[in-house]
Amino acid sequence: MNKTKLTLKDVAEQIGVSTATISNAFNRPDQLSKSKREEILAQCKKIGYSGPNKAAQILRKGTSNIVALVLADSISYMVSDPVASTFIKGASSALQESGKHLLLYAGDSNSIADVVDFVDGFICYGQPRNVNLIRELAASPKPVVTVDFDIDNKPSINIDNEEAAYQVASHALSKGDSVAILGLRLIDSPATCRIYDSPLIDVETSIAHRRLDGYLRAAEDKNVVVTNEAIWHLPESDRHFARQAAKEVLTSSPRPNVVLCMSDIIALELLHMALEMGIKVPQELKITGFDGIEEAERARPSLTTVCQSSSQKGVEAAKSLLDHVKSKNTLPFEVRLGETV
Amino acid sequence: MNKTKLTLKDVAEQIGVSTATISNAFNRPDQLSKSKREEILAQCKKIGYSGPNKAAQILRKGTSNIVALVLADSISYMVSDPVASTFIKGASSALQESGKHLLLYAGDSNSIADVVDFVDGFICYGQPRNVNLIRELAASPKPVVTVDFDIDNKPSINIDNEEAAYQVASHALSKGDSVAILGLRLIDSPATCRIYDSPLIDVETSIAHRRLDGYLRAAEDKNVVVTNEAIWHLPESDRHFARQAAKEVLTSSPRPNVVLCMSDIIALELLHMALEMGIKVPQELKITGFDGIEEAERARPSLTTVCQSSSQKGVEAAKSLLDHVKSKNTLPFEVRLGETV
DNA sequence: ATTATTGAGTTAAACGTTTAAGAAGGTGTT
DNA sequence: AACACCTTCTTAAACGTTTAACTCAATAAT
Repeated sequence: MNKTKLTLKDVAEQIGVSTATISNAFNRPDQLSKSKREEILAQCKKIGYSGPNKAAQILRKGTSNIVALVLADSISYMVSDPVASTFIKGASSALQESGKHLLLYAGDSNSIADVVDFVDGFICYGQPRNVNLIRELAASPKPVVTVDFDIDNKPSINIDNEEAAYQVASHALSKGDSVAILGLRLIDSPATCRIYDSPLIDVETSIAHRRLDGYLRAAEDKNVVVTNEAIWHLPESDRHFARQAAKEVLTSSPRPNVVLCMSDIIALELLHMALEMGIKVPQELKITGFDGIEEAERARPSLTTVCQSSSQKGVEAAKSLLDHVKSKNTLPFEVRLGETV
Repeated sequence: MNKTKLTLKDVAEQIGVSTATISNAFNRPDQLSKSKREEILAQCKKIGYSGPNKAAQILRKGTSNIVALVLADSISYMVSDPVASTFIKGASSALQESGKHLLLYAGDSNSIADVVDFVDGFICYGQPRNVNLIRELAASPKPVVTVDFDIDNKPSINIDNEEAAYQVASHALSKGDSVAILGLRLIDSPATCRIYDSPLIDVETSIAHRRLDGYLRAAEDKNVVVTNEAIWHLPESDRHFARQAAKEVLTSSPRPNVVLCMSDIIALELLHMALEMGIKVPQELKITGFDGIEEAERARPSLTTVCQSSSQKGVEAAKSLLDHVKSKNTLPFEVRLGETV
C-alpha cells in the first residue's frame, strides 16, 4: 500500500526511463518500440500505476472528455419531463460511445464561467431563461450546439417547427372553425395567461414562435380569425399550468372547437379535462399536440400530434458537437393522425 | 478582442502586482487589503479577465466541484425510470445549492479510472452490474456514498427494506394465503424467470434480498409456504419484463391470490394485466408494490405499496457526501394502503 | 567512405494556478 | 529604543502531465 498516489515521475524513476517515455507508452504508441511499450505497461500494472492523472491531462492537453449539457430550466424539472429526458437519453448514449462524459448544467444559472475552462463543449437544450447565459455561449471559445432554439453562427438541431405546426393546424382547421392556441413561453410571465398585447419574448430564436407562425399561417389559409385573446401563454410544459389553461379555455365563451397545443403534455391535460366536463372529442372539440410522446399514443382517444424523435435529436446534437459540424441540421417530423381531430 | 485567453500572469503584469496577489484577490480576501482587492477586481473586469482558470485550479487545488453520480445501469435507462429520475432530481438540486456540478456516470462501465482523478466524490445509486466498479469504489480515495445498496465502510442512504417488506407483506398475507413474489435482480440472468435453485447474487449488499427476507419472514409468521418456484426474478424494473412475469404468474396453476412485487412498475403492469384478464382485484388477487411512485396512487384500483421518498434520498446522499458523513443513514418509509389488497 | 535518414529515447519548457515561506514596513508594548 | 507582532505583498516551488526540440546510434543511400 502506497502512502500517496504514484506519479509519472515516480514510475519513471522506478522503471528507469524518462517521464516522456512513460507518457508516450500511454498516449502515443508510435513514439516508442513495441517491446519497450509493453514492458512499461506491464511494470506500471505491477507497481499499481493506473495511468496519467486526468486532472493534469485536462490542464496540459486542454481537453477533458467532459461535455456540458445545458438544460433550459433547472435540472430537476428537465429530468422528469418526458421529452427532455428522452433527449438526455439520446445524447448520453451517443456521448458514451465516444468515451465522453456528461455534465448536467442548469440553464437557470447565470454563467458558464465555472465550467467553460474545462469542458470540451456545450450541448444546449431549449431556450435558457437567462439571457446572459446565451450571450456567454455565443461568445464561448468552446464548441456549442443548440437544440430547439437558435444562436447565431452556432450549429443547431431542429425540426422545421413552422411547417410542422402549419401541417397539423391545417388538418385540424379543416374540421373546425374557431380556434384557441395553448402556447409555451410566448411572453415574460411566470403564470398562465392570455397574451393580449404583452410583448413577445425570444421572437427570433424560440421554437414557440416558429410554431405560432405555422398555426397562424394555417389559420389565415382557412380564413379563421385568431385574436390575441385566443392565444394563451404557459410558462412551462407542466401539468399544473396546463390544467389551469385548459380550464380557462374550456369555460370561455364562445368555446373554441379547435385547440392547438404546443406540447403533448398540455394537450393531454386539456383532453382529460374536456372528457371530465363531458365534452365530446373530437365531435365538439378538436385537439392537437406537439412532440409525439408515448403517453399521447396510449391516450383514449389517441392524440393527433407532431412526432419528432427527441432521442434522435440527442444523438445528432452529440454527433454535431464531436464532429465539429458548423451547419444547422434540420431533422424530419411526422404528423400523426390520432382520434382527437 | 484578445487573441488568446488571459492568464493570471498577464493580468498581474498589466496591473503591476504579483500573481499571488491576484489569486488571493479571487480566493482569499483576508490576504490583502480591502481597497487593493476591489481595485484588482475592478481592473480584471475592465480588461476582461473572468477569474482563475478552472482546469488549473483542479490540478493545483485537487478539487473540482464535480460530483459523479454513478447510476446502476446505463444512463439511458435510469433517466426514464420514475424512481431513478426522482432521485436524480433530489441529488442535483442539493448539489446545485452547494455549487457542485453533476457528472452522470454509467454504472455499466467497467472502471472509474477515467474520472476518479478529478471528481470530488461519488454518489452511487443502485447496485452497479460491474463487480470491478464496486471494488474500485470501495478502494477509492475519494468520498463515496451509496444509495440502495451497500459497500463496507462507506456511508449509505437506505430505508429499512426488510422491515418495509415485512410490513406490506404481512398486511397482504392477512387477507390471502397463497403467494408469489416478483423480485428484482435476485439471480444472474438477463431474462425473467423463476429462481428455482439458481445461485443468488449480491446477497449481502442488495436491497432486493433485504426485501425478500422481509417477505419471507412475513410468510413464515402467517404460516404461508413459499417455495423457490413462487419467486420470480426480473433483470430490471421494466414494463416489458414485468409484463412477461405477470403473464406467467397469472396463468400459473394454482394461481396465487397474493403477489408481492419489488417495484411499483412491476405491480402496475401486473394489475393491468389482471384486469385485462378479468381477474378481480383485490377480491381474487391482492397486489403490493414498492416505491410509491405517483402513477401507483393514480391507478384504479390504487396500489398498496411502500412509500419512500426518492428525492429525499437524493438530497440526503448529496448532503452526506458534502458533509463527509461517515455513518449509514436509514430514512423513514410508510406503507400506503391502497385498493389492491 | 561520407552523408542523409530513420528510430528510440531524453531534456526541459510549458499548461495556469495556489500557497508556504519570506521580506518590508508599520504599529504597539515595555 | 528595542523588540515582537501584524499587515500587505512578493518569491518561488509545487500540482502531474504533454510535447517540441534535441541527442545519439544505427541503417540506408550515394
